[in-house]
Order: sequence, then structure tokens, then C-alpha cells
Amino acid sequence: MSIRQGILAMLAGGPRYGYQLRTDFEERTGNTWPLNIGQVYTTLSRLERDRLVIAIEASDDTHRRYALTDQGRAELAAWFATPVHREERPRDELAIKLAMAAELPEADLHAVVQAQRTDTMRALQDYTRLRRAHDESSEGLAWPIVLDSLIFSAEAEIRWLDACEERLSHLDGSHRTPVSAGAPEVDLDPAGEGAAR
Amino acid sequence: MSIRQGILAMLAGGPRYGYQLRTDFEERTGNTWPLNIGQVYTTLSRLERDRLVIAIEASDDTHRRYALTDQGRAELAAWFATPVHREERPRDELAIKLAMAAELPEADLHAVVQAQRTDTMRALQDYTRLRRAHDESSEGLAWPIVLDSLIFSAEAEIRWLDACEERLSHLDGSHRTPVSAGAPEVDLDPAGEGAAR
DNA sequence: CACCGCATGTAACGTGTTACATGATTCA
DNA sequence: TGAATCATGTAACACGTTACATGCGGTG
Repeated sequence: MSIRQGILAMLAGGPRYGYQLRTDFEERTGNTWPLNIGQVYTTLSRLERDRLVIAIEASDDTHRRYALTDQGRAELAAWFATPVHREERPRDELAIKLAMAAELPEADLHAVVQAQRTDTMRALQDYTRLRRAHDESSEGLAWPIVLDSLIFSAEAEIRWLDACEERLSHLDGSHRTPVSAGAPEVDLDPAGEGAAR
Repeated sequence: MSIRQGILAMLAGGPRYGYQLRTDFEERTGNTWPLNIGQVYTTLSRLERDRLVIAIEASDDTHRRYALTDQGRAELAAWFATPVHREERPRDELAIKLAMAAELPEADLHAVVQAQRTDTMRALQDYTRLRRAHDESSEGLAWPIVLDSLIFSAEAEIRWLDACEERLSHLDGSHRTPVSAGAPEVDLDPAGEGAAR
């Protein structure tokens, strides 16, 4: 549900056409979330159907440009005014993965955490490198804001992974015995190859 | 793409039937992400179609139980072994919202940030209250892990929002003049009511 | 009996992705 | 001329949500 409102927001800066909306979106979010052009057009159709935008019939224009309607402007204002509630956010795949691994004795939770930690650290380094690069040539506000978001959330993920490790080490030796090889009934790794190396 | 693997993971603990999978999932994730029962059945059909699970024909059983196939076990092992890459995560609606507001002069970025901050702080308090409640009666590992994930990421969001404020205050007085009322061409709030109160 | 919890589905719809088709313009 | 980029779409499919239909069993 973010493309819909994102398009409305971009149209609030004046009429645009489909292709332009994609490049604008990717520019503002620093190519973090590449936007499929097909989706732009289908979303525009739906927005037009819902009376939030209208196609502009500009006499000699090769492009099919869209503009906000009053209803569209209202929807956009409502979007800005309403916080994104934590409860209605998409399920966090990583959290689910760790939760599932934690309840499955034959899964190696430690390995999962470490593999994830490595990957997230790499991403974090990429982000900080990007930030350095951008600090020199600074245009718009949007991309730095998105970049900060990525950095803060990657840092939090590292901290969380460390906290999971912490939990694990406290638990080890008590009731949770790490099955080293050949789980009794359900072998997640029949080939014998360690998963994370 | 997390329900699919989540179901595989739960089936790794032994055959289950649909309804059971839902309650298991919600129990492990502390009702954070309620799982629609309809989706469980459709997902199970797809998993069966893809040969990752098979329905068990247990003579006198009222329930339609499913078990992992070798292929399913392999898919699950691959899921655990592969980190969730940051690039392939869903678009962050909040980051997009702030990025869009930042590029739109007539949007009140400050108000958006503050409204969000209030909501996230409330959520954070709920989470810490939940943690206290759980520390006393402790069962499984899964829910505490998910809860920590929620807490760390809410904390990071607060920090990020503060960083955005910081950016704003540095910028104010330079090129970005906060339009107080009646934007020149695109009025996001024609009614005159302040958006965030 | 009427309602609730358990249990299994289906239909309609919104959103998102990938892939394909088509044509115009620009540039080496 | 041939390839890349610009530009507009459509089709097929996966995933997710909401709502509806159906039946069983227990309990007030």
C-alpha cells in the first residue's frame, strides 16, 4: 500500500506521466526499492477508477499525464496525517525465521543468526559508504532520509541479533542441547553439509 | 513470502493440520501477525502442488494433516541457511512517506514526524509492558525473540525520527521555508484543519 | 435450542512481480 | 543500421486480506 500513496504524493508536485513517476520515485528513494513500470500504470488506472487522479487531455502532448483530484488531495493529506501503526506493518520474515528456528531443536539457531549478522553488517557498510558519498554532493532531502532509515534499522537488527545470541548462551547448558549432527527424526540437512559456512 | 516457509518450519516438528498451524504460528509470534486461516489452506494447497508437503491419509482421522517431503525439508534448510537480504525486503511505507513529504514544500514534515513519534512511543511502551509480563511466566523462546525484534526496531524508528527532526532544524532558515497556511497552488488541507493534533 | 469454538474450504479483490508486446526517439 | 533509452501498456501469476459457506461438537 505504499506505491499508491507515493504516486499521489508525487502528483501533488504537479501533473506527471507514468514513466516519469517511476524515475522520480527511484530517484527519491535512491534506487532502494526499484519500482516496476508495469505497476505504475496499473496503479494509475486504479487511482483513476477511484477518482483520486484524472488523465489530462493536453492537446499536443505525446505523454499521458495525470493530475490529482480534490479527492486525491484529501487522501494524500490523510496519509500524511495518520501514523503508520506498528500493528499493521508487514510480517517481518527474519523475525519469523528466528522464531521458527528457536522452536525447532534440530535447527541451528546460532548458525542462522551468524549468517544473518554477516549479511546485515555488509549492508550496513554499503550504506555508510553511500552516506559518505552523498555528503559531498548533496541534493534533495528525500534520499538522505531514506538512507538514514536503512542505517538505523540495520543497526537495530545487528543489536537484536546480538541479543538473540545472548539469550542463546544463557539457555545453553540448560534444556536446549544443540544437536550437532544427525537429528533423530527430522534431518534438515541430509547431505551432511553444514548450512552456514 | 514468510508464511510459506513458516508453515514448512512448523511441519518440521511433525505433521500438522491447517487450523493447528494457524494457532501454532500465532502462539509463537505472540499474536503479533494474526494469520488468516484461509491463507493457511491456500498456502498448503500450493505447497502440496509444489511437492514440498504431502497430505497424510491416516485411516481414522477427522483432520487433514500434512507432512514435509524431502524436497520440503531441503527448501526449509535453504531458508535457514540463506540470510534475508536487506535489498529484497518490502518497501518501508514510513520511509517512503517521509521521503515524499520532504520533497513536497506544502507538506508539513515536522507534523508527520511528530504524529509518528507519538504512535511509535505508545507501541514501544506496550511492548516493554508485554516483556515484563512475560518475564514472569516464561515458556518458549520464539515469542521473546519476536518481541525483542519489535522493541529494537521501534527504538530504532524513534532514533531515526529524531534524526529527521535534527536534519529539519539544520535546514530551516536556509532554503526550506515551512508553509504555515494556504499553499500557493496545491493545498493539501483545504478545510483549514491542522492535520496532526 | 442457540451459540461458540473447532475445522475446512472457496470467491473476490488488491497488491506486487516478471515477462512480453509495441512503438518512438536518440545516438554511436 | 542497430542498440539503447523512452514510453505505454497487457497477461499471468503469487501472495495477502476479507468475507462467506459449511459442518461438527460441546455447553449454557
